[in-house]
Amino acid sequence: MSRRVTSQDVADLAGVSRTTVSFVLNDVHRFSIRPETAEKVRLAAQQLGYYPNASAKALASNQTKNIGLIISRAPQYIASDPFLPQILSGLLDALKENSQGLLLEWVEPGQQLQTYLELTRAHHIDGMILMTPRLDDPGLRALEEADIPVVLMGYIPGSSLHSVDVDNLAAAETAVSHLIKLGHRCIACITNAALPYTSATQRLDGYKIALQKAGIAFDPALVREADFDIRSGYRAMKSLLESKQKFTAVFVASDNVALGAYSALSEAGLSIPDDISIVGFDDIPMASFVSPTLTSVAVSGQEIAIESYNLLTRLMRGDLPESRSVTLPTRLIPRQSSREIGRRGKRGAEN
Amino acid sequence: MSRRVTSQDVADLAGVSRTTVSFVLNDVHRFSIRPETAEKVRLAAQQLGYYPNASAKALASNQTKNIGLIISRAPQYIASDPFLPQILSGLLDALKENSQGLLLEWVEPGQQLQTYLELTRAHHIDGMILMTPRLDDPGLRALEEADIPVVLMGYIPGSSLHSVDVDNLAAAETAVSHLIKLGHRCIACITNAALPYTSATQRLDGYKIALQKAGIAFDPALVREADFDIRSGYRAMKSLLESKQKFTAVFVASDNVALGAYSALSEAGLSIPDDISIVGFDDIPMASFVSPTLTSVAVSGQEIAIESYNLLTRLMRGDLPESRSVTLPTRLIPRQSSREIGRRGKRGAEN
DNA sequence: AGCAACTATTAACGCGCGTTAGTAATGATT
DNA sequence: AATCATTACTAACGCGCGTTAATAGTTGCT
Repeated sequence: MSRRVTSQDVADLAGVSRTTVSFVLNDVHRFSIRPETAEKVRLAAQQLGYYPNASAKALASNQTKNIGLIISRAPQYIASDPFLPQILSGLLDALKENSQGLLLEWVEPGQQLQTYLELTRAHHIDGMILMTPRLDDPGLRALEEADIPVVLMGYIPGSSLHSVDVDNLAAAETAVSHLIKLGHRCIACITNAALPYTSATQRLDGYKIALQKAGIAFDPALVREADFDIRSGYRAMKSLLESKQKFTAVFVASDNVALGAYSALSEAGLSIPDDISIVGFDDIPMASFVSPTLTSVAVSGQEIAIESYNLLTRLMRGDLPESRSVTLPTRLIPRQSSREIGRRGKRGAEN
Repeated sequence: MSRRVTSQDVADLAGVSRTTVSFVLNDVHRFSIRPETAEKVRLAAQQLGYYPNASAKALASNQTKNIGLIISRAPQYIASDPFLPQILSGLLDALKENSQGLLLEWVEPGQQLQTYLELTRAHHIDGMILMTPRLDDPGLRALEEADIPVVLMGYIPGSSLHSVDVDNLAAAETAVSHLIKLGHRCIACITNAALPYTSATQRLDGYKIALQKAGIAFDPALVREADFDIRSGYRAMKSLLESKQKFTAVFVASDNVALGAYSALSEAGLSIPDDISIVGFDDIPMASFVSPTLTSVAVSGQEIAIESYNLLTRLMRGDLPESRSVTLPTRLIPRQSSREIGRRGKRGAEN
């Protein structure tokens, strides 16, 4: 149990003061240090295997070098989320460059305020990214006034917080229009999540607008709510089928949920796209590997993560961006699961 | 920009000393405090919205209240990992009870030593869990000597570090035996990852042993290596098909990879399980929702996470468990993707 | 020589908290 | 009455580091 190596040890070995060590290792150029001295210090540090204590550094500098990713969902809802790894992938990649750490947290509905206060006031993190925020999150107000940089992954109307998101409404509209162009008129919709999640509401709105523009009446009986995971997609589709409503296509606002819908359709002996066309959302990796391959709206989780991080770092540096929100592009990727109405054929033949 | 609230403020308002505040808020019973005094302190703290500064607390107590989850993989390899969310889900759930934080890190091969040293010496975390460790990780030795609790998610032969894992070898053997019992003799294998990952090696070994016990010669030409993601499964299966080797079943040591294999088979016009039987590994949520549903070895990511965390907390408390490693059960779940050889029938008919 | 203007370095303070050693006040025991 | 134990609290130090204000050392200029 060897004693911990402190900057004093480095100073002693190098024959300088602790201050000099700090200046050298932190590249403080304001006070000039002779190159040979700096070299001596660096050598001593390396020789001793010196790593500055994170807590002490954080305390003295008032910077933890950690950012927080807060997920507004209970753990059981993230267990089967194929989108989260993409976010993490992008974030971890970006963080490494600045040698920052990522603190992962989740908040349960009802505890948001408490959690945010704890996180910001206790200063565990220098900035935070809020994933899938909820419209009814009472803690957001507190964050607006907290003196810590915050970026929302997802848009909250009326909030003064900065945000990064795709244009969910337009993307959903494009997806549904795609189905309409293929001749479909009876189009059901399964949301990606409960409606307090803005992305769910926006995508549903996009669906409605597309219908409206095509002069199709919106029918609430054709809408089901899912909640992130596959099982909920399975249930939603089953419920649609059992309702005896007629429809020839379904817009499912999440690929993961869509794959649950696949399962329900297959179980019912219905063929995609011969009987039912499906359009998903997110373009998760699996979308191009299931059978039939899933038409989807491509959203890059990595890109959202990187963009969020960039925005956050700018906020942390103090230079306010001109715009409050960054909107990322989406792209509809037609695949086998959506097809002209009435047309039948060997699946995948057109690839 | 209101000044930060410190414990001194609380002390002043309550009319006691800072020490007393500390005793009350940290439930230090060694020095008894009169109940009324304690109540005064708690009230003052609440009134001021006092949250103890995490860095200062960490520095003084030598405990960060954070544990680290280290992933031995580059970000692009985690982007499509459906198993990671399960681990995170379990871990986050367990952590909340002890109000600890989760610091997520990844290490790139070649940087392990450096990263581990930084993480432990700089004392960012109180303990660490190492996910998917590699056999050839040169940093593990250093961790054995570091005075920080470490738990490996996955077994490394010869390491003195504690570990939590499923019995990969036995599980793989069971999976392959299942195929053999169904009459298959020519069974290919696609690994879940590169062989330096022990889970990959062990599962491959299980495959070999099952063959051996059945008196089937091992043929290296029937083995392909994948690396976590779907695409690699697609490639591996494609390579198998193009090799013109004959086989009637494939053991794929990862569900995610197996779904890539599904795609390649479907593209080649082959039917599962009529032409080829498939057994996967992990039983990710999607396994029971794809078509045909995927026979798999059930491994609970949540359980692994929770067990790892329990082990870690015990190590952090200082009471060494009797055994160095915890082995979790697995269970083969037969589904539609594996079927008696030669038998043909309508897919899913037996459900 | 004398003064200013740098350059290189350090002493010393503060960040906010945990904790030990010690004090004052009260009650119990001889 | 004197001693001791117990209760209820506090003064003061240390955790390891960043940083400011001050100090010695050097060079340039008149």
